Amino acid sequence: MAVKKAVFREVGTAREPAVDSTIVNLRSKLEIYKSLSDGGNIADCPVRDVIQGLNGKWSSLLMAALAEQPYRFGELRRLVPDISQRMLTQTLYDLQRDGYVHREVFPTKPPSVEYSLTDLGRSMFGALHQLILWAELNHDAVRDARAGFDAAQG
Amino acid sequence: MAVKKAVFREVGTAREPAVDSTIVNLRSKLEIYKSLSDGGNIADCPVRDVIQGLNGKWSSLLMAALAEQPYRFGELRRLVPDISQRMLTQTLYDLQRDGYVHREVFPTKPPSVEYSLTDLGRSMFGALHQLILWAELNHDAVRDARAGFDAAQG
DNA sequence: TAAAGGCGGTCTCAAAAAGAGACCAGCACT
DNA sequence: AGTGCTGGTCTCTTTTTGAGACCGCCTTTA
Repeated sequence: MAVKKAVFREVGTAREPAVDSTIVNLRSKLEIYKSLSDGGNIADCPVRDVIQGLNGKWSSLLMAALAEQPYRFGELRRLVPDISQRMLTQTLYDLQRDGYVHREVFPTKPPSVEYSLTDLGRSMFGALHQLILWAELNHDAVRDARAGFDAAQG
Repeated sequence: MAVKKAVFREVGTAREPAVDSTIVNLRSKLEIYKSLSDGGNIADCPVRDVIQGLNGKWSSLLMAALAEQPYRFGELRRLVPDISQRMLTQTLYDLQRDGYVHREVFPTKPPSVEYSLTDLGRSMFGALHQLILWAELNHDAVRDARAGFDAAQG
């Protein structure tokens, strides 16, 4: 019996003309938005359906942590000290439901629970990581923009 | 007088060993998280401070639209038909404050307002776009994961 | 032997954020 | 004189988030 392999694809692994396909993708996306106003199903927009799930306050942070190594519930809690237990539970549940995170219970006493990234999660984090790197490199630029804006308009 | 040039940097334009720097970045990031529990300033974490601003329900969608071309307020409203006027105003305000979006009022009658990406916004969208592309390519995989999860656990 | 603490959560209640929809001034067109 | 378009603001309700108490079970400490 053949092993069921992952079917998701990586971004940017194939060598294609990036700029051209970018423009095409954007145009088709916006046509989808427009068609939605005529009664289409809004959940067919990947930006909403997929990225929405990563929009939570804690999702990116937990993905970044789990991308480094698997962690247990309490370890994550200590790693991100200002998350409430409630939101940690819920965020991990959502990430698990979307297929990014694997949850495994070990029959120790008391039982311990380990969270780790799935292949899909690692694939997604490859893209998310670009954004995280950008945030680190341009943190100051964003802060300057905010300061300038606040100074100008109060 | 020299023209003041943008100082932000692009991700991935320089040729560096991607995997190694990735691991280093992740480790240092997690050490920052840990040090925050000892009284550090939590806003120094770029993942929180920068990506938080993009976490809104509508930010990614509006960035994608404005990456294609500048749009006016009413045009954006029609493009994203289920956004409320209130959230459109507020999200554009936030994006403008963070330096991604430029707002320009034209003295027509009635006055019209055009929103466009700044250089910083285009730079950031370069990274965000990776995530959007991933979402498009892997939309089905995520949907399958959700369906399987819901079927298993109700 | 009793008390305290780690484990991974759930439950309740208050605060913050988002959504729905009315309303606004100014001008053009009919 | 009425309607519509411009880009919003204001209020009210619903949803989401946050703070923190509580839970049973087990181990360690005093």
